[in-house]
Amino acid sequence: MGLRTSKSKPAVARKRAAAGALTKDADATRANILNVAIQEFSRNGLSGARIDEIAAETGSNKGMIYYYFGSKEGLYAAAFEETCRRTREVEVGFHAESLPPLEALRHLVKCTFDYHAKHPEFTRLMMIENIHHGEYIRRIPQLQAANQSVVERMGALCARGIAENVFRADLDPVDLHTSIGALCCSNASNLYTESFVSDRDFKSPKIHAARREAVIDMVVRYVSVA
Amino acid sequence: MGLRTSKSKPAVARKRAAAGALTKDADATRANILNVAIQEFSRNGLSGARIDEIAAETGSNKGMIYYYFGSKEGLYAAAFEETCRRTREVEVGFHAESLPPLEALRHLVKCTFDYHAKHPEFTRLMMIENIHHGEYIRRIPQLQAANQSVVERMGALCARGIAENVFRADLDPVDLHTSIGALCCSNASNLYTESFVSDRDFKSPKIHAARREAVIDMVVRYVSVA
Amino acid sequence: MGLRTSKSKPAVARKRAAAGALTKDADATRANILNVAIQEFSRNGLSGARIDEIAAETGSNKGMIYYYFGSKEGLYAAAFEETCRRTREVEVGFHAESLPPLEALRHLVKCTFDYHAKHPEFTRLMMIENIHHGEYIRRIPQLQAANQSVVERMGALCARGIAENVFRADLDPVDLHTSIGALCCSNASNLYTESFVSDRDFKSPKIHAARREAVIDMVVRYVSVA
Amino acid sequence: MGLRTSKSKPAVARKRAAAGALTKDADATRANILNVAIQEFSRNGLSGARIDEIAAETGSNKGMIYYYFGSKEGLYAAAFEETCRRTREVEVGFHAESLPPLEALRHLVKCTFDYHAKHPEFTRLMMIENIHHGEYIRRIPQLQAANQSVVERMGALCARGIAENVFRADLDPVDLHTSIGALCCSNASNLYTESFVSDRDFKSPKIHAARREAVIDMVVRYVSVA
DNA sequence: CATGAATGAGGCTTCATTCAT
DNA sequence: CATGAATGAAGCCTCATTCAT
Repeated sequence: MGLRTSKSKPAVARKRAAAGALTKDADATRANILNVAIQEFSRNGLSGARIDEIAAETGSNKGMIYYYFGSKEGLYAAAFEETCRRTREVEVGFHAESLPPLEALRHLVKCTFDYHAKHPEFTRLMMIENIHHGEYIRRIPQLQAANQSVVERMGALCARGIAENVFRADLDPVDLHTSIGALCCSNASNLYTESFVSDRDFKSPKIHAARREAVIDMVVRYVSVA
Repeated sequence: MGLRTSKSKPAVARKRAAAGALTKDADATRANILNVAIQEFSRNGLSGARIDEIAAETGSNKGMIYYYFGSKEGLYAAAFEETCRRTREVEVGFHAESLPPLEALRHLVKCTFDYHAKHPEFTRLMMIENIHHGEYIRRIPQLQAANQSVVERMGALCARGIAENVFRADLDPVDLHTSIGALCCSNASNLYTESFVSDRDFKSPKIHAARREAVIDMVVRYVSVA
Repeated sequence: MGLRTSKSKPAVARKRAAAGALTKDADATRANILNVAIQEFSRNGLSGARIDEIAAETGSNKGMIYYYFGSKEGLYAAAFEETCRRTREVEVGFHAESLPPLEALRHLVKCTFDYHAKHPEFTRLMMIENIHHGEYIRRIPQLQAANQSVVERMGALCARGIAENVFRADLDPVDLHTSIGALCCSNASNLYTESFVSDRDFKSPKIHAARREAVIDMVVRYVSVA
Repeated sequence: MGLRTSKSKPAVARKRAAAGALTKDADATRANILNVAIQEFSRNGLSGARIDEIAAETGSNKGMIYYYFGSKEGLYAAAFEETCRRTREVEVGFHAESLPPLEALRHLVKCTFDYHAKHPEFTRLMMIENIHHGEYIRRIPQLQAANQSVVERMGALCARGIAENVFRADLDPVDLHTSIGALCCSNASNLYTESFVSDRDFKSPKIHAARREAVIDMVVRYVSVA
């Protein structure tokens, strides 16, 4: 599945790779930049992030960023793509087939909820991407295919649940997927305003767990047969 | 940094307003800037928005922005506050008491869902505010009080539903409020990425309505007695 | 001697004066602006001073400044002129003729020294004027004449001292005047750097008095017959 | 606000300098900016100087100024410090020990007097610094130490003069130093107003020399035994 | 590949000045 | 005369990007 940015490896890197030389360093540099960029962009957004800041935290210099990613926009796109890729890896690693449908669903919601809490950079980059009208997500190669497989797995789960008479028959997998996403993501994306509005600190483990239970509960009641 | 509330209009303007005079010009200018700013900031974020752009669309000049709002940040804070205020006005105008509990809840969810769709600037500014760690929402005077009254009305609605044996007894109003917010907001905030991921155009009236029904359904199932 | 700025009274003021109406207020406004301006310009220089600041401290508004003084530069010129005029009044009020020459000289130096200490706005405006290459002092009407009379009085004092055999015969009044000015002014103009460099707080009464004595001593030794 | 000493050159430049390498380009650029800044600030003051002007005269661009000096204020501080440093170098180069006390003193006064005439940028920056209440001189590292050594040398000279019975016994070296400074500096700092007031062109070589003689004479008479 | 230096367009803000009432 | 509002030129500073070595 090895996703790469739209920009293929720089010429020199290719040469070295061909020569069997220290490609390791170059890749490490690139990966390092990417990690720093993910943090910076998720913290400050596309326009708010600073190339200087990223370069400084990288330990190297701005030249490297332009060498590997071409432009600030290119770096943002790569950072966003990488974040999506990592999420997908987790999704792929999630095997619902071995559990009974309701258990599987509970587990799925729980993991999704926690993923957002543990990976604010993902949630935030997704928000930022929406601020930018989803301009960059569309350019990620193979993402649509990956998403389809996620939906398909949700469909399979629903089918299993319906067959076992645990889920109600008129469930729409896409809709369910969307609702789970909304409930799980929101707690992370609206963290600050919601904490203020409802006067609850959603970062505290206790309240986090309670909220997670409420979300699981909501989803379970939604799918269950009356 | 100094956040200025909408009250920080120039001294004389305040005097005039207090005297009940017309103050058409000054107030109109200020309001115009604010409206343009809401659009610009919601479109591009705090760092992405351009003072020049706002001034140009205002028809007046940059000086006026600083005259009335002190800084870009002050303008953003005022724009965000104004957007929150408008939302609150709608909330206040919503009277659930005259309807049976379940009807009232359905209506509430429907309106909330539609409000986000009709007011993307609100949803987006809320996202942007979260990107900024809720730095500005905390400074809005009386917002916390307003929020409390919203939660209280939700509590009253729940109590009524429980008393009438329509809602299950262990409902948490805050939690319910949060869930409704998550489900309704998400459709607007994650509009672009969700449309891409699920391959559904949530802007189309049909899909919008369907999604709204699903959300209402989810909430109703959540509160209903088994 | 009534010095006025190069700009004569505004048209309306003249009308009122002719009508015998409340010229008092207008003059008071003008005088007030001037006083505030003297402070502001002496504190911050011509480019450093702010019309807004002056207007605010005046209690009125910027319009008045432009009405009475035409421009920032005009206000600076008027403020500087007024400061010079006040100094001259003190000089005129100083009658050396009644004292023996050495006493008179001591007194003159002492007063000059103290004047600078008590009127930092004068000393500072003089520095600022020098920063501006003396562009405005040249435009003050009748100032040259006034200065000549000062020099003449110094000449008379010298003549008297020489005639009485107390001052040495080859004294140059202009030179003496310049030296006194240098020694007295410097303590005020170089106040901050000198205090730092010599590690003495020239603002403290004790050190002020000691320095004054040293200056008087220097002048006296300079003029005295060997 | 952060005042940057001349040492705050970019990290790598420092490294190179430490390694004894050439660093021609960077150092030259920085030095060039500093020289231009000294001229501009001494001509127009801190608020009167224009970054654009400095950049233009530099031949490079505004970015470099901020790259090397961080801010307009930082550049001013560096320019002022550099001017002080140059003066100190001259002072250090002045060896009075080889001359008889009175000769040494005459020489010292003469040089000081001429230094101000030849380096109006120093005199003017010192005035400007006083306008700013000596805010920046205090931050110059090691300046106080340097000043102490100057005062000490003056003390040594006085001691020598007293020992040789040429100077009167009750001389205060600090006071003498201050007086010399006042008399020498004033001719440069009050150049324009004094020239106007006394109607003498102190820039003309003849009058300059005459004034210098008068100053030397005054100092000599001040220190000499009766 | 790496790095410090350089560039220049454009961003935010200030401020002297003018206008309308 | 007075005042708040408006104007626009210009000031300081940032920042993505490129260059030379």
